[in-house]
Amino acid sequence: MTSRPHLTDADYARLLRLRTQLRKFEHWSAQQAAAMDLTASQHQLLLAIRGHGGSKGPTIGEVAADLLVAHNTAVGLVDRTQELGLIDRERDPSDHRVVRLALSAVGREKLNALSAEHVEELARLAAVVDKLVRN
Amino acid sequence: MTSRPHLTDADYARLLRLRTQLRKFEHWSAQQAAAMDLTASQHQLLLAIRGHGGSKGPTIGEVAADLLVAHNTAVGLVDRTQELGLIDRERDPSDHRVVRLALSAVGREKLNALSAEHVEELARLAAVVDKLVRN
DNA sequence: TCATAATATCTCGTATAGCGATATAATCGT
DNA sequence: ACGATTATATCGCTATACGAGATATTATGA
Repeated sequence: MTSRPHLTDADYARLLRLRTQLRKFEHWSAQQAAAMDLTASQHQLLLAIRGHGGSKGPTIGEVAADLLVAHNTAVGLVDRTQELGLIDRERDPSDHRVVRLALSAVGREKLNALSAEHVEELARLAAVVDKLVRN
Repeated sequence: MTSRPHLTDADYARLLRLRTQLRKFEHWSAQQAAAMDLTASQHQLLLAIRGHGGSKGPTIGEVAADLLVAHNTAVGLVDRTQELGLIDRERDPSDHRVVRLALSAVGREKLNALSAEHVEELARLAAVVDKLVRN
Protein backbone atom coordinates (compact mmCIF):
# COMPACT_ATOMS: atom_id res chain seq x y z
CA MET A 1 0.00 0.00 0.00
CA THR A 2 1.80 3.11 -1.20
CA SER A 3 1.08 6.42 0.45
CA ARG A 4 -1.09 8.60 -1.74
CA PRO A 5 -1.49 12.34 -2.02
CA HIS A 6 -4.79 13.73 -0.83
CA LEU A 7 -7.33 14.06 -3.61
CA THR A 8 -8.65 17.55 -4.24
CA ASP A 9 -12.14 18.71 -5.18
CA ALA A 10 -10.85 19.02 -8.74
CA ASP A 11 -9.63 15.40 -8.67
CA TYR A 12 -13.05 14.18 -7.60
CA ALA A 13 -14.71 16.34 -10.25
CA ARG A 14 -12.43 14.85 -12.90
CA LEU A 15 -13.11 11.32 -11.67
CA LEU A 16 -16.83 12.05 -11.91
CA ARG A 17 -16.46 13.37 -15.46
CA LEU A 18 -14.55 10.24 -16.48
CA ARG A 19 -17.16 7.91 -15.06
CA THR A 20 -19.86 10.06 -16.64
CA GLN A 21 -18.25 9.55 -20.05
CA LEU A 22 -18.22 5.77 -19.55
CA ARG A 23 -21.83 5.92 -18.37
CA LYS A 24 -22.86 8.00 -21.37
CA PHE A 25 -21.41 5.43 -23.71
CA GLU A 26 -23.15 2.56 -21.93
CA HIS A 27 -26.37 4.56 -21.85
CA TRP A 28 -26.15 5.40 -25.55
CA SER A 29 -25.40 1.76 -26.32
CA ALA A 30 -28.36 0.58 -24.25
CA GLN A 31 -30.62 2.97 -26.14
CA GLN A 32 -29.36 1.71 -29.49
CA ALA A 33 -30.02 -1.84 -28.31
CA ALA A 34 -33.47 -0.88 -27.01
CA ALA A 35 -34.30 0.54 -30.44
CA MET A 36 -33.79 -3.03 -31.71
CA ASP A 37 -35.88 -4.42 -28.82
CA LEU A 38 -32.78 -5.69 -27.05
CA THR A 39 -31.47 -5.09 -23.56
CA ALA A 40 -27.82 -4.10 -23.18
CA SER A 41 -27.00 -7.56 -21.79
CA GLN A 42 -28.73 -9.29 -24.67
CA HIS A 43 -26.72 -7.18 -27.12
CA GLN A 44 -23.50 -8.14 -25.34
CA LEU A 45 -24.49 -11.79 -25.47
CA LEU A 46 -24.99 -11.59 -29.23
CA LEU A 47 -21.57 -9.94 -29.58
CA ALA A 48 -19.92 -12.55 -27.37
CA ILE A 49 -21.34 -15.28 -29.62
CA ARG A 50 -20.46 -13.51 -32.87
CA GLY A 51 -16.99 -12.42 -31.73
CA HIS A 52 -16.05 -15.86 -30.43
CA GLY A 53 -13.23 -17.39 -32.39
CA GLY A 54 -13.45 -20.88 -33.87
CA SER A 55 -16.12 -22.54 -35.94
CA LYS A 56 -18.00 -24.36 -33.20
CA GLY A 57 -19.83 -21.59 -31.36
CA PRO A 58 -19.22 -20.75 -27.70
CA THR A 59 -20.60 -22.70 -24.75
CA ILE A 60 -22.66 -21.12 -22.00
CA GLY A 61 -19.62 -21.30 -19.73
CA GLU A 62 -17.48 -19.49 -22.30
CA VAL A 63 -19.88 -16.60 -22.76
CA ALA A 64 -20.26 -16.38 -18.98
CA ALA A 65 -16.47 -15.93 -18.78
CA ASP A 66 -16.51 -13.36 -21.61
CA LEU A 67 -19.29 -11.40 -19.92
CA LEU A 68 -17.64 -11.72 -16.48
CA VAL A 69 -20.78 -13.17 -14.91
CA ALA A 70 -21.53 -16.39 -13.04
CA HIS A 71 -22.65 -19.31 -15.18
CA ASN A 72 -26.18 -19.22 -13.77
CA THR A 73 -26.50 -15.56 -14.75
CA ALA A 74 -25.60 -16.56 -18.29
CA VAL A 75 -28.20 -19.34 -18.23
CA GLY A 76 -30.95 -16.82 -17.42
CA LEU A 77 -29.72 -14.40 -20.07
CA VAL A 78 -29.59 -17.17 -22.67
CA ASP A 79 -33.12 -18.24 -21.67
CA ARG A 80 -34.54 -14.76 -22.22
CA THR A 81 -32.58 -14.14 -25.41
CA GLN A 82 -33.58 -17.50 -26.85
CA GLU A 83 -37.25 -16.80 -26.08
CA LEU A 84 -36.92 -13.71 -28.29
CA GLY A 85 -35.71 -15.96 -31.11
CA LEU A 86 -32.29 -14.30 -31.35
CA ILE A 87 -30.11 -17.30 -30.54
CA ASP A 88 -30.26 -21.08 -30.69
CA ARG A 89 -29.12 -23.64 -28.14
CA GLU A 90 -27.49 -26.74 -29.63
CA ARG A 91 -26.25 -29.71 -27.64
CA ASP A 92 -22.68 -30.51 -28.59
CA PRO A 93 -22.84 -33.92 -30.32
CA SER A 94 -19.47 -35.01 -28.93
CA ASP A 95 -20.23 -33.94 -25.34
CA HIS A 96 -23.87 -33.89 -24.33
CA ARG A 97 -23.20 -31.83 -21.23
CA VAL A 98 -22.24 -28.87 -23.39
CA VAL A 99 -24.66 -26.39 -24.95
CA ARG A 100 -23.26 -24.45 -27.90
CA LEU A 101 -24.79 -21.12 -28.85
CA ALA A 102 -25.43 -19.74 -32.32
CA LEU A 103 -27.07 -16.59 -33.63
CA SER A 104 -30.38 -16.95 -35.44
CA ALA A 105 -30.89 -15.03 -38.68
CA VAL A 106 -32.75 -12.31 -36.75
CA GLY A 107 -30.03 -12.17 -34.11
CA ARG A 108 -27.35 -11.81 -36.74
CA GLU A 109 -29.25 -8.99 -38.45
CA LYS A 110 -29.84 -7.06 -35.25
CA LEU A 111 -26.22 -7.35 -34.15
CA ASN A 112 -25.03 -6.27 -37.58
CA ALA A 113 -27.30 -3.23 -37.48
CA LEU A 114 -25.80 -2.20 -34.13
CA SER A 115 -22.14 -2.88 -34.69
CA ALA A 116 -20.88 -0.33 -37.22
CA GLU A 117 -22.10 2.64 -35.22
CA HIS A 118 -20.62 1.11 -32.09
CA VAL A 119 -17.19 1.02 -33.70
CA GLU A 120 -17.50 4.75 -34.37
CA GLU A 121 -18.84 5.60 -30.93
CA LEU A 122 -16.09 3.63 -29.22
CA ALA A 123 -13.50 5.62 -31.16
CA ARG A 124 -15.10 8.83 -29.84
CA LEU A 125 -15.17 7.45 -26.31
CA ALA A 126 -11.49 6.51 -26.47
CA ALA A 127 -10.57 10.02 -27.61
CA VAL A 128 -12.56 11.74 -24.84
CA VAL A 129 -11.33 9.41 -22.10
CA ASP A 130 -7.75 9.78 -23.25
CA LYS A 131 -8.09 13.56 -23.13
CA LEU A 132 -9.58 13.49 -19.63
CA VAL A 133 -6.93 11.12 -18.31
CA ARG A 134 -4.19 13.39 -19.63
CA ASN A 135 -5.98 16.35 -17.96
CA MET B 1 -27.44 6.76 -43.05
CA THR B 2 -24.09 6.33 -44.75
CA SER B 3 -23.29 3.07 -46.45
CA ARG B 4 -20.88 1.03 -44.37
CA PRO B 5 -18.42 -1.67 -45.27
CA HIS B 6 -19.33 -5.14 -44.14
CA LEU B 7 -17.87 -6.00 -40.75
CA THR B 8 -15.50 -8.97 -40.74
CA ASP B 9 -15.01 -11.67 -38.12
CA ALA B 10 -11.93 -9.75 -37.00
CA ASP B 11 -14.01 -6.57 -36.59
CA TYR B 12 -16.47 -8.38 -34.34
CA ALA B 13 -13.62 -9.94 -32.38
CA ARG B 14 -12.08 -6.50 -31.86
CA LEU B 15 -15.44 -5.05 -30.82
CA LEU B 16 -15.78 -7.86 -28.30
CA ARG B 17 -12.29 -7.21 -26.91
CA LEU B 18 -13.09 -3.52 -26.50
CA ARG B 19 -16.31 -4.20 -24.64
CA THR B 20 -14.48 -6.80 -22.56
CA GLN B 21 -11.97 -4.16 -21.47
CA LEU B 22 -14.78 -1.82 -20.41
CA ARG B 23 -16.47 -4.71 -18.60
CA LYS B 24 -13.24 -5.65 -16.83
CA PHE B 25 -12.88 -2.14 -15.51
CA GLU B 26 -16.48 -2.03 -14.28
CA HIS B 27 -16.06 -5.49 -12.77
CA TRP B 28 -12.83 -4.53 -11.02
CA SER B 29 -14.45 -1.34 -9.76
CA ALA B 30 -17.49 -3.25 -8.47
CA GLN B 31 -15.16 -5.61 -6.60
CA GLN B 32 -13.28 -2.70 -5.02
CA ALA B 33 -16.61 -1.21 -3.96
CA ALA B 34 -17.80 -4.58 -2.62
CA ALA B 35 -14.66 -4.80 -0.49
CA MET B 36 -15.96 -1.63 1.20
CA ASP B 37 -19.48 -3.12 1.47
CA LEU B 38 -20.74 -0.91 -1.35
CA THR B 39 -22.48 -1.75 -4.60
CA ALA B 40 -21.16 -0.17 -7.79
CA SER B 41 -24.20 2.14 -7.95
CA GLN B 42 -23.74 3.23 -4.35
CA HIS B 43 -20.09 4.05 -5.08
CA GLN B 44 -21.12 6.12 -8.09
CA LEU B 45 -23.69 7.95 -5.97
CA LEU B 46 -21.01 8.88 -3.43
CA LEU B 47 -18.79 10.13 -6.25
CA ALA B 48 -21.65 12.11 -7.80
CA ILE B 49 -22.21 13.84 -4.46
CA ARG B 50 -18.50 14.45 -3.78
CA GLY B 51 -17.71 15.54 -7.32
CA HIS B 52 -20.63 17.94 -7.52
CA GLY B 53 -19.49 21.55 -7.79
CA GLY B 54 -20.74 24.26 -5.43
CA SER B 55 -21.08 24.35 -1.68
CA LYS B 56 -24.73 23.35 -1.35
CA GLY B 57 -24.73 19.64 -2.17
CA PRO B 58 -26.62 18.15 -5.10
CA THR B 59 -30.36 17.45 -5.17
CA ILE B 60 -31.78 14.02 -5.94
CA GLY B 61 -32.73 15.29 -9.37
CA GLU B 62 -29.18 16.44 -10.03
CA VAL B 63 -27.57 13.14 -9.11
CA ALA B 64 -30.21 11.33 -11.19
CA ALA B 65 -29.07 13.43 -14.17
CA ASP B 66 -25.38 12.74 -13.38
CA LEU B 67 -26.04 9.01 -13.12
CA LEU B 68 -28.25 9.01 -16.24
CA VAL B 69 -31.14 7.36 -14.41
CA ALA B 70 -34.77 8.33 -13.82
CA HIS B 71 -35.44 10.34 -10.69
CA ASN B 72 -37.34 7.50 -9.03
CA THR B 73 -34.36 5.19 -9.56
CA ALA B 74 -32.21 7.73 -7.73
CA VAL B 75 -34.73 7.85 -4.88
CA GLY B 76 -34.38 4.11 -4.32
CA LEU B 77 -30.59 4.28 -4.54
CA VAL B 78 -30.51 7.16 -2.05
CA ASP B 79 -32.83 5.19 0.27
CA ARG B 80 -30.53 2.17 0.32
CA THR B 81 -27.35 4.23 0.62
CA GLN B 82 -28.79 6.33 3.42
CA GLU B 83 -29.83 3.19 5.32
CA LEU B 84 -26.16 2.19 5.27
CA GLY B 85 -25.32 5.50 6.93
CA LEU B 86 -23.18 6.72 4.02
CA ILE B 87 -25.14 9.83 3.08
CA ASP B 88 -27.56 12.28 4.66
CA ARG B 89 -30.75 13.80 3.28
CA GLU B 90 -31.34 17.44 4.15
CA ARG B 91 -34.35 19.49 3.14
CA ASP B 92 -33.28 22.71 1.48
CA PRO B 93 -34.32 25.47 3.90
CA SER B 94 -35.14 27.89 1.09
CA ASP B 95 -37.20 25.40 -0.96
CA HIS B 96 -38.84 22.63 1.00
CA ARG B 97 -39.53 20.59 -2.12
CA VAL B 98 -35.79 19.99 -2.55
CA VAL B 99 -33.71 17.35 -0.79
CA ARG B 100 -29.97 18.02 -0.76
CA LEU B 101 -27.49 15.19 -0.32
CA ALA B 102 -24.28 15.16 1.69
CA LEU B 103 -21.70 12.49 2.49
CA SER B 104 -21.52 11.23 6.06
CA ALA B 105 -18.10 10.83 7.66
CA VAL B 106 -18.17 7.10 6.86
CA GLY B 107 -19.25 7.78 3.28
CA ARG B 108 -16.44 10.28 2.80
CA GLU B 109 -13.88 7.80 4.16
CA LYS B 110 -15.04 4.94 1.95
CA LEU B 111 -15.08 7.08 -1.16
CA ASN B 112 -11.62 8.39 -0.35
CA ALA B 113 -10.28 4.87 0.09
CA LEU B 114 -11.61 3.91 -3.35
CA SER B 115 -10.70 6.95 -5.38
CA ALA B 116 -6.91 7.01 -5.67
CA GLU B 117 -6.72 3.49 -7.07
CA HIS B 118 -9.55 4.33 -9.47
CA VAL B 119 -7.54 7.21 -10.90
CA GLU B 120 -4.73 4.77 -11.64
CA GLU B 121 -6.97 2.06 -13.06
CA LEU B 122 -8.73 4.54 -15.33
CA ALA B 123 -5.37 5.60 -16.73
CA ARG B 124 -4.64 1.94 -17.56
CA LEU B 125 -8.07 1.53 -19.13
CA ALA B 126 -7.59 4.61 -21.29
CA ALA B 127 -4.26 3.28 -22.55
CA VAL B 128 -5.62 -0.17 -23.43
CA VAL B 129 -8.76 1.18 -25.10
CA ASP B 130 -6.73 3.69 -27.09
CA LYS B 131 -4.46 0.89 -28.29
CA LEU B 132 -7.40 -1.31 -29.31
CA VAL B 133 -9.17 1.52 -31.13
CA ARG B 134 -6.02 2.28 -33.12
CA ASN B 135 -5.73 -1.45 -33.94
C1' DT C 1 -56.99 35.37 -3.01
C1' DC C 2 -57.63 30.99 -4.84
C1' DA C 3 -57.34 27.67 -8.38
C1' DT C 4 -53.97 25.69 -11.22
C1' DA C 5 -49.52 24.59 -13.02
C1' DA C 6 -44.91 23.35 -12.30
C1' DT C 7 -41.43 21.16 -9.60
C1' DA C 8 -39.39 17.69 -6.51
C1' DT C 9 -39.80 13.73 -4.23
C1' DC C 10 -41.95 9.40 -2.94
C1' DT C 11 -44.62 4.90 -3.49
C1' DC C 12 -46.08 0.83 -5.92
C1' DG C 13 -45.74 -2.77 -9.22
C1' DT C 14 -42.91 -5.31 -12.51
C1' DA C 15 -38.82 -6.77 -15.20
C1' DT C 16 -33.82 -7.68 -15.90
C1' DA C 17 -29.70 -9.02 -13.99
C1' DG C 18 -26.76 -10.85 -10.68
C1' DC C 19 -25.28 -14.27 -7.11
C1' DG C 20 -25.03 -18.44 -3.75
C1' DA C 21 -26.66 -22.87 -2.97
C1' DT C 22 -28.17 -26.84 -4.77
C1' DA C 23 -29.70 -30.30 -8.32
C1' DT C 24 -29.21 -33.05 -12.56
C1' DA C 25 -26.84 -35.05 -16.28
C1' DA C 26 -22.75 -36.46 -18.84
C1' DT C 27 -17.97 -37.49 -19.03
C1' DC C 28 -13.47 -38.78 -17.27
C1' DG C 29 -10.03 -41.26 -14.52
C1' DT C 30 -8.59 -45.13 -12.27
C1' DA D 1 -17.71 -49.99 -12.38
C1' DC D 2 -17.98 -45.93 -9.93
C1' DG D 3 -16.48 -41.76 -7.63
C1' DA D 4 -14.89 -37.23 -9.04
C1' DT D 5 -15.29 -33.64 -12.19
C1' DT D 6 -17.57 -30.76 -15.52
C1' DA D 7 -21.52 -28.30 -17.69
C1' DT D 8 -25.83 -26.74 -17.38
C1' DA D 9 -30.16 -25.87 -14.96
C1' DT D 10 -33.22 -24.44 -11.04
C1' DC D 11 -34.53 -21.94 -6.78
C1' DG D 12 -34.62 -18.08 -3.78
C1' DC D 13 -33.02 -13.71 -2.84
C1' DT D 14 -31.29 -8.70 -3.54
C1' DA D 15 -30.15 -4.55 -6.31
C1' DT D 16 -31.21 -1.78 -10.04
C1' DA D 17 -34.20 0.37 -13.26
C1' DC D 18 -38.44 2.03 -15.16
C1' DG D 19 -43.53 3.59 -15.75
C1' DA D 20 -47.50 5.22 -13.55
C1' DG D 21 -49.42 7.62 -10.20
C1' DA D 22 -49.51 10.02 -5.42
C1' DT D 23 -48.05 13.72 -2.34
C1' DA D 24 -46.00 18.04 -0.94
C1' DT D 25 -44.23 22.55 -1.93
C1' DT D 26 -43.67 26.61 -4.63
C1' DA D 27 -44.87 29.65 -8.51
C1' DT D 28 -48.23 31.82 -11.49
C1' DG D 29 -52.44 33.81 -13.43
C1' DA D 30 -57.31 35.30 -13.46
